[in-house]
Amino acid sequence: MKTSASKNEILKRELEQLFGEQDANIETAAQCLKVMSHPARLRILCALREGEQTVQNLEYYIGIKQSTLSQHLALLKSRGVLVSRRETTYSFYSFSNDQIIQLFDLIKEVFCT
Amino acid sequence: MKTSASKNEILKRELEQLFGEQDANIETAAQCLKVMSHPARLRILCALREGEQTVQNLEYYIGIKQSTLSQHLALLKSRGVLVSRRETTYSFYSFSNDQIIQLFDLIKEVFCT
DNA sequence: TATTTATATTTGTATATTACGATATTTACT
DNA sequence: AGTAAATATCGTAATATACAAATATAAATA
Repeated sequence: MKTSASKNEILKRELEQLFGEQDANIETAAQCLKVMSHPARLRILCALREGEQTVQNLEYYIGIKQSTLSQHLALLKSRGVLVSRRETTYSFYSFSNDQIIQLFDLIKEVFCT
Repeated sequence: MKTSASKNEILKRELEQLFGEQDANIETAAQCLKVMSHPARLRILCALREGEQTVQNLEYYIGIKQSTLSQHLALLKSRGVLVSRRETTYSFYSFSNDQIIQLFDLIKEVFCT
């Protein structure tokens, strides 16, 4: 037995509206969330919440090896979560946009309060 | 060279406040987010946004094998994203709480608009 | 009790992620 | 040019995850 066919049809249409023609959005969201879903990377985001930081500062705060940190940062950057700028030999990383900050803030609110 | 030591100390203290004594929160958040960070699981959440659904309806909407779907649902449940109830032979899955719904809505807003 | 339906679990296998040492690159400074 | 400092990339071993077939469980009904 299934729930009423008409109701199913309605939901199915709603779902198609949501992601049927927007599969790309789902993929993007999944990739972006996945890259945020790692303890070390969440710590990076915490550390960047008040503004940009250099890699070596992040290394100091977060306490992981430089090469590992650099890979995490590259990942976050490749998925559009962070951006970076070079200043002499330093790389400064920061959030890429306000929406991501908003998302991070809500995550913090949900899990850290 | 590092940025000024005093500023570092301030940030370090802030970070300790954020997760130094709250490592568990970071872990919880990472696990919960990770479990949401999968295309099929995001589709499940889309389908459940307006209310509970049975497994077979989800299977129909999302178009994956029953055993795979059941595993995704079990994961989402184990991390506190979903809850389920049995009614005769049917299992109805739904969001576990309003905060998760709020988080999902923001995700949808950020990535689907 | 035997069968059917809905869902859950187990198992095997393929693929992806992770951390880290080693190495490369970039830029500043001598 | 040569060296040092900061960061990035590569190679690899350990671990985790995804998927689906096969099997198990739970509940309804013949």
